[in-house]
Amino acid sequence: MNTEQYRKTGTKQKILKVATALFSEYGYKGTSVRKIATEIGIKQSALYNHFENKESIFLEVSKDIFTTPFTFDDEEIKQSALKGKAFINKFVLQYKLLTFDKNNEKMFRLLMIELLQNKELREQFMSEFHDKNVKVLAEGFFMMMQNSIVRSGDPMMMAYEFISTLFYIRLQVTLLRFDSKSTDMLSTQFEKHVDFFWESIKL
Amino acid sequence: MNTEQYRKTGTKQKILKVATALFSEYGYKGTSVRKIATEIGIKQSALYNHFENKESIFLEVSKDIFTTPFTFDDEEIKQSALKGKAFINKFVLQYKLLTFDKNNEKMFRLLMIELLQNKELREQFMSEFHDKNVKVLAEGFFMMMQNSIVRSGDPMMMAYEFISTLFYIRLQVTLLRFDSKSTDMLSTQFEKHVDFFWESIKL
DNA sequence: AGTTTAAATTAACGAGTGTTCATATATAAT
DNA sequence: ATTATATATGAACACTCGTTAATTTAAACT
Repeated sequence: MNTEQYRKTGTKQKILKVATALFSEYGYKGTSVRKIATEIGIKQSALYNHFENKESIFLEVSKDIFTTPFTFDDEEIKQSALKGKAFINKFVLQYKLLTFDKNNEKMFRLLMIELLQNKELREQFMSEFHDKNVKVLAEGFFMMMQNSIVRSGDPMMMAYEFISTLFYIRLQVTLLRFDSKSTDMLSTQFEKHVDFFWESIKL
Repeated sequence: MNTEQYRKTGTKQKILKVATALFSEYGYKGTSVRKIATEIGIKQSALYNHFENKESIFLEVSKDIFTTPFTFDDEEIKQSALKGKAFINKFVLQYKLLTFDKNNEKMFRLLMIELLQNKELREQFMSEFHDKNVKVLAEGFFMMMQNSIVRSGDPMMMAYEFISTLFYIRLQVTLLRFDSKSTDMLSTQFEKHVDFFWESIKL
């Protein structure tokens, strides 16, 4: 173990990659350890050299669900919020990129598949997926209200309204792409949403 | 077979009832025919006197997912839409009742659990859950636009914006109730949504 | 009464599941 | 070259799954 304690086979990474794809397609129960193993060309017993059991594989995979690189620090919010529509435009752009990003798409599918089967996921969904984003947006809206850029009201409520539609679009996109259907009708939905919403709140 | 071809045991109904509860809690794969059988006090083989196989039980159960009694005929829409906010208030009231109705709650959970595992459900979700409701709402908004009650725009788009938040609230409520958590914070969210939205579109 | 028919039980099947363990192979360190 | 270590294999385990078959029980009809 001079440099790394792992031989260069990288089997563990392969397992995680394949498991991610399978879990996000067939769910936890729909994915067998045999399937994971054969997919990467080894026997199922070899998996247990890298992971304690099936669940620990899932846990490691599902860790990445909420590692969304949403880059918004407080200072940036204050700066950006004063620009009004550009602020929410920026937010939605990031959201859209995540929606159509291959890895994030898998993670979102996995989240949706296991949401009602996994209590921890539900709680993370509420905190990481909802509260966190609402907070960021609400801060922006609060700034706008103070500067009379948008109509006054409850910033949290405004953020809730805004984000709920984003989620809904993302869900629809995910469902369509799951069946390899076209998302043309929804590709501009994000922008339409920004326009509609801005028209609803601007002063 | 003088009156009915079934003896009065009513086992078939019991199966459907128990299966509904289990499917909506643990999903299709998480529910075994043995569990369904023992839950109603019979052996698993007895199930096959009433249903061909497990899937046919699920199909019969899932039939009820989209039998939502959303009572809105065309004439009623035209009448009601002229009243503006009262129209969307009425719509949301029905939506809220469904959200907190015990049977509909189970059906919604079942829908969410199997959404990514069942292609037919996805298509029904799009048509019955989305398109149908968007259409009803869009008709109402169109009437309002023609009578200068709300600002003009794409009625379908407006309906999409409106319904996406309803869905999001419903999802959150369902998740909270799944863990027997309080939904106090969300109980007035439906009404808040109506207020916010009406403020956004009224003229 | 006896006959028919529906619905239940008992038992077993083949297949798939996650996991374990003894063994073999191959790479790295001494 | 020898030892040590990491990783792979083959085989088996106990278990659960959906489904089928033969048989028994019980109710309904004639």
